[in-house]
Amino acid sequence: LGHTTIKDIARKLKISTSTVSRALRDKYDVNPETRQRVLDLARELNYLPSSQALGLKQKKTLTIGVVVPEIDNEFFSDAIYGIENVAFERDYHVMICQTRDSAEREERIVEKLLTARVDGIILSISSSVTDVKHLKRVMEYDVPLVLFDRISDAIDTHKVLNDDYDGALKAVEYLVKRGKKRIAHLAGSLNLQISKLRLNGYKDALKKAGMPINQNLIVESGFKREESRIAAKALLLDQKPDAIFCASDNVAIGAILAARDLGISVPKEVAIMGFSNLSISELIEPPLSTVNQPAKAMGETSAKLLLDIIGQGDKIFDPKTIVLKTEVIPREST
Amino acid sequence: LGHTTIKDIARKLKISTSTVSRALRDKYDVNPETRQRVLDLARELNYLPSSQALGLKQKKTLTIGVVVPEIDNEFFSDAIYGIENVAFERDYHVMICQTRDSAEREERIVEKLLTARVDGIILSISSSVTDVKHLKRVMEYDVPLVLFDRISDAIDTHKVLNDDYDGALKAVEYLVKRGKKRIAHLAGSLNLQISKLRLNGYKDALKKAGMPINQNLIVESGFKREESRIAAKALLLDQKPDAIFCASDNVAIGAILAARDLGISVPKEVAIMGFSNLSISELIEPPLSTVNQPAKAMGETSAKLLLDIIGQGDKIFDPKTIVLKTEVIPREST
DNA sequence: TTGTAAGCGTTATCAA
DNA sequence: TTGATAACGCTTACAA
Repeated sequence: LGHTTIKDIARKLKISTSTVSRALRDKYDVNPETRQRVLDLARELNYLPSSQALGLKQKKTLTIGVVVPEIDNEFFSDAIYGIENVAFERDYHVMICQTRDSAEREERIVEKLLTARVDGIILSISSSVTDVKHLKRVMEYDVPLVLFDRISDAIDTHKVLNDDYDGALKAVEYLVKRGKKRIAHLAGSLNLQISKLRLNGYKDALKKAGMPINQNLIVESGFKREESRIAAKALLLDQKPDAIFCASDNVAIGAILAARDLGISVPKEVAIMGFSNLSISELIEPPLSTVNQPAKAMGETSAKLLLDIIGQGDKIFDPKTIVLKTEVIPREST
Repeated sequence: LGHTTIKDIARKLKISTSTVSRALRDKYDVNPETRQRVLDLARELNYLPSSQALGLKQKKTLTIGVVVPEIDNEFFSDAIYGIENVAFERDYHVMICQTRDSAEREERIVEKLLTARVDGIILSISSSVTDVKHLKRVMEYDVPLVLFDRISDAIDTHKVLNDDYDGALKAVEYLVKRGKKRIAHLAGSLNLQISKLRLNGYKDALKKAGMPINQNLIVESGFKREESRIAAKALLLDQKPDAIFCASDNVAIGAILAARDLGISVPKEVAIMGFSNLSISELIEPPLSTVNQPAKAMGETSAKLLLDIIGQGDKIFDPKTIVLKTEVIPREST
């Protein structure tokens, strides 16, 4: 019953716990016979070491925390996929946590991870977060922190990003080239860095094309599907755009649903383009053009960066920002 | 630098660690002044207790492990949502783990959770698992285990289920009523209990309707989208079914994609119905009928059951099986 | 009200 | 090659 300990093994074998420990770790000089007896009994008793005791002793947990707004989201689950691949290789365990875009939960989760003494944290900031004191706290503890995608310039740590500005620029240029005249923008949450950059890309693309920037065509929609659906519905009714550039996959889905609600055909009457990973766009007829984000690569890059920092121990690193390329994927058949 | 401990506080305040501990836990008699000084310093030093030390001492981690085949899946992420709600309320932390349907990963993860000394585990078995010895191990350790949805009859523990048989029966009856004559079944992985039950429901519905059971119309497709797409393509070409009942959401999506690949219109030429949570079906035009699973409720039920068992301590429970109702949601406009 | 000391499971240092 | 022992951070009898 309960968990077998090294002590149980020592007692039954009438040897000391240190010998058992040594035999189990297969690293020190131990009489081969003794080792075998220990190994056999350990197997028989279903021995599993306690990572708590180990962590306590060695000040390492071989665990990293990953904090994302939501796991049921193509972009983040791809990123997690990438993170897990790298971690798995290096024998690190990944604790996946979702904040559901709540600042309160994000704080609670970060605290929990700190309490669990994870060796490092990879995090994408919730859109409702306005104060990053919980992240500064992580840094005060000297727990390596890598932010990805949804970052903040209020904190000076390692970051892994898309070229958001450039992606948005190219997306809107693409729409312009297809002859769109009233290109709207559903901007997500503008307290996020990525949203601001994407908005800037949108604006600059219009400027370059000599088109006016119409504030009525720019709407801060939030990142949730239903929020965006409502925002998009109002936008479509009031402004009759012939294209909408959306700040994320879910925003784009919200916009598609809104168009359907109103009987407006996509992309014939209104083109919808998202900053996105929409493999889901495959399910939509006809498929949409998107700006694809290298989600998996972002995850891998973040994890490698974090684990390298952890591996280096106390050596101090200058915060590093890595920018990954996005790519416009045209999908219209016409 | 690093983490502040109770010792640091004690040293600076020139008091004993026990007093600090007592002050922090706000439970024993401590001089209010002393307590205040401790609290203040703790805040100043950013003190956070070590859950490792705590867990070691009290043999409790206030953490449960949740193991699912994939997190990027409407059904499982809804279930996780339900689990988190219940856990959050009771101040439990949830470690989310995905196996990606790999038996090897499932074993590794379970071992990791045991090693982390989680207080209990909620798990949905990967479709590639054939041997449940890792689950028996969990039970040997007296770590409470609740299986949900993808269960196995090879292990006698607590279980939370859909009425899979009944749901399948009703789904196929619905298709029969709509005049379908060649109803096929994409069965997922038949080494899973749920798949067998759904297959039985399918067969019995046909029998009741006096329709023949044609083995060529039953295909073990696996649970992945792309696997199912390939299986469905072959099925559609060879057998020309006028309806397909699918064992899950992703199987249904695979079937839809296959139909599109072949230029077969859904649901006009072939109706596709999934055992599912497809809120995604909202995105598909026209929307599909489904058998809806109460995913969130399954999560909540599993978590409540598990936490109740944990709460009861050593008291021994008879393994309990809870069955939740599914529901056919007709969505065809015609 | 506070301090001392033992113990949770493990490893590392030092002696034997 | 093995065994005592201390230590990791924390709680809790027990003693003061």
